[in-house]
Amino acid sequence: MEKNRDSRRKLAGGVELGLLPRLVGYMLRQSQLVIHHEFHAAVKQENIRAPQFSILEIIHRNPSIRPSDISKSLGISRANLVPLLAELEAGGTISRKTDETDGRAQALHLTPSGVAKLKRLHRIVQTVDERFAASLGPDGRETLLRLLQTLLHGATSA
Amino acid sequence: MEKNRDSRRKLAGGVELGLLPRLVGYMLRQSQLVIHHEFHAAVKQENIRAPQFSILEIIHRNPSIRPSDISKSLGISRANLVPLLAELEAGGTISRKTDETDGRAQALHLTPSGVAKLKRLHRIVQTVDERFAASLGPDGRETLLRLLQTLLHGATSA
DNA sequence: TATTGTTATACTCTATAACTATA
DNA sequence: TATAGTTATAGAGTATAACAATA
Repeated sequence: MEKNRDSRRKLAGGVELGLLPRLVGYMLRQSQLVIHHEFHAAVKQENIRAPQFSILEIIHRNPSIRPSDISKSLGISRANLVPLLAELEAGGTISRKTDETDGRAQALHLTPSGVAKLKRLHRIVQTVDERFAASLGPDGRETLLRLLQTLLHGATSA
Repeated sequence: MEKNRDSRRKLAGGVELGLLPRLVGYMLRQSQLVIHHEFHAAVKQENIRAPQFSILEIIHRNPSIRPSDISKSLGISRANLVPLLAELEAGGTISRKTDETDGRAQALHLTPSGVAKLKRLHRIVQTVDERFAASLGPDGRETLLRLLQTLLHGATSA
């Protein structure tokens, strides 16, 4: 605990960051930015971005899922989901049809092209994620995921 | 029908998230969103947001720092820093003057009002951060911060 | 020539409110 | 009335390119 006090966390430029490196929020933000940057560059060849990838993954694992349920699962508002789904449909990766039992809802599915694309994305994404996980050591990744999950679940019940 | 929930990673709505909860990038993003939401609500009364707070903290710890060095430290481009600094200056929390030795550069300082505001922000921010840290257990916070720092600066000795 | 601060611009994600059509 | 999908809009973060003043 003593090391926290006297360690002057400076960046390459010799700038003192003060309280920031001690804040979970700041460190989460910086880490997320770095990984997102790598992710974005890696999947650019597939012409997709992070939110769209998570949507594809959800649809793949939950065939006939409705946009409303995707919204709740990923924390993307229904309104903001609309252009994302439209983009995926226009790209031929997902299909929409009206739910048989509820005329208001839509049933979403991956197209064969979408399944193939998701499979390619899995390889790319796991490669990126493994590269970061490797720097954390074997239990580091599991420990980090466990802590983040705790953070997520503990916060939502407030 | 009610299968073991633990083997399958489902959210409250019964949606299968598949690979996502195993991805460091996804979990970082979700966690960061939750904390940022809390942070945003907590500091709204001070009429400030996360990037502006980190800028105030940097200036406070590095009097006479130049915008260019803030840019490098926080990963905010010089161009995007301009409106943020203008907003802080307009709010009376920072002051700018031309660097004495370099006519191109500016020397940034907190105003007395800015120092007082930062002090109030410290209390608010730490309260929010402590609330999340508490859910992680005694060593959880330190472990998390260490892992994130490792992620940021590549592999250093644990 | 290179750097600092700046302007302008575009894109993405996020956050609300209100509308339609269905239930 | 309540919900699902949609439209519209505004805000904020991010990313480039280009410019004037200065080094």
